[in-house]
Amino acid sequence: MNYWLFKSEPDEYSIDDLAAEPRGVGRWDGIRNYQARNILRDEVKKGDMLLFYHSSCKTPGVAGRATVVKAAYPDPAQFDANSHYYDAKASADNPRWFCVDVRFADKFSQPVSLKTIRSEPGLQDMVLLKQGRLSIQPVSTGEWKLIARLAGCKA
DNA sequence: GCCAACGTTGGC
DNA sequence: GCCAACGTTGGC
Repeated sequence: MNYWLFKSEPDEYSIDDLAAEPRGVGRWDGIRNYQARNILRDEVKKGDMLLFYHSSCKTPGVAGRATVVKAAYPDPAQFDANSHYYDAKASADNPRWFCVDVRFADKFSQPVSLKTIRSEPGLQDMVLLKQGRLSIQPVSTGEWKLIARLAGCKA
């Protein structure tokens, strides 16, 4: 079981939007970056857990957690000519982009801001601080536990 | 809105 | 395969 950090702009899709989905299950789609795509397609597995990160907003940071309930499958939006995520070079035989399904786990009563992460000695190696633009990234067990503690979670 | 970082595109 | 131009991300 592995840990990840997934980024989303809360104006587009927030932790509250995920929590409001039927059974708390939503599709994580719209990934259009090859490095993020490769991680999503090849490494993210059912049962893995993720930090739900809010980016490009007033207080960027980790807002909550979710569980991967379905491993990678072709992102339907790439085939939809009306979608913002349409890709004319993708085909059903040769899909280019992938998505996963995730289930809401919890929303932090105390979100862990990027500012807090920057100031925390145990989090200096987070990919978030080293490669700021990567939207799907690995998180170590130590980082996961520390974030949970900073968020006021017991476990 | 600005700008740094960095990914992508396309000419050669 | 190089690299300039351009586009996007995302913090501030």
